[in-house]
Amino acid sequence: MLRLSKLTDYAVVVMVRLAEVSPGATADMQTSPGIAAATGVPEPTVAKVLKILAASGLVTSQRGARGGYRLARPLHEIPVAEVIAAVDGPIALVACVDGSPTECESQSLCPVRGRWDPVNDALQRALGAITLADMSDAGIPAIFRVPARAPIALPAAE
Amino acid sequence: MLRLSKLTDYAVVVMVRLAEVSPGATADMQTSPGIAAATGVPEPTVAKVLKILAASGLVTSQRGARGGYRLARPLHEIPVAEVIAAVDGPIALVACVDGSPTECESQSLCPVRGRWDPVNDALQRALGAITLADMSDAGIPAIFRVPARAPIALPAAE
DNA sequence: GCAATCAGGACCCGCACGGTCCTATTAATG
DNA sequence: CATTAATAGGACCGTGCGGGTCCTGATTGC
Repeated sequence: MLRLSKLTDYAVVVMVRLAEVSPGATADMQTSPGIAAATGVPEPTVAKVLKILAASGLVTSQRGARGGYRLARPLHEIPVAEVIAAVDGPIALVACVDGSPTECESQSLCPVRGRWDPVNDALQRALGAITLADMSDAGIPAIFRVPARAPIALPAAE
Repeated sequence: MLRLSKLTDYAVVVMVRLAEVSPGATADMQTSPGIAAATGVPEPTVAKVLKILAASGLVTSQRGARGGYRLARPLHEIPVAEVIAAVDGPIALVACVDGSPTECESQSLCPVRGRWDPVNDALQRALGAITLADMSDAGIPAIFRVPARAPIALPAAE
């Protein structure tokens, strides 16, 4: 697989959206329903992602009325590795890595003990070198830029 | 979580084991039960992994009595990316990548379309640069080198 | 012919992800 | 002060998929 979870995907979508603050907005805060409407992601899922990101410090939150979320740092200072680590947990390719909750039950037999470390390190560096800004201006043809509304948001279409 | 499956882990173990006995020999075949006994991995699982690797061309097989498996190429010519791709499928971080079986149901709303491509490419390059030989001599302290059996119980337990 | 071994499935189980919802807490507003 | 709007932090359950086992054939050496 090596396929990360959809939550991480949504997290990137939400954070990029968070950076695309509406020009005329009074405050740069955005609410969960607003982001959900803008991105097309279901509102409960957006709320869940935002809560996770807020717990990890990637976004700051403001409770109460007129509250919302805001990016803690600009996009170009947020490597995608941090988002992945926040949502999907630490980047660990195998269960036998240091700090993993599920240790090898038979360590004496495990011939891969520590073997994946260089691979994990290489992945960490590769993912740490790419920021959300790199993903943001990755040549999105603006056809997919949803105009901050969700008119065709499949309202229980099927 | 970005944690690849155990099957891939086992595949690396099995292939490294396959190289430890027949570094360049052409006739030194190893059977599934033999590798299972040497690595401590359950025999059916070893057989499954070997079959997958054989189907991908990473190992060659010999059917019939006195048959077995053999590495198709030396370790230093096998990037770990190939093993991952053989066992876990193509390296694709999100469902929205090109060639993925599950396409975005709402492409017009998906703001990440193509965004993960540079990330996937970076990962592909990082994993393609590391071979099984790099993982093999990654400084394994030889304590974990199982002597083709599994009698000991690692006295120096933590 | 017999035995050993791989090939290619089918099959079941458990777990983690996904998605939703509920309640408490906080803060602005009238 | 009451109300409302919004986040915080859970619990909850369904589902899909990986993990693991096993069975039946096909092939080859003895």
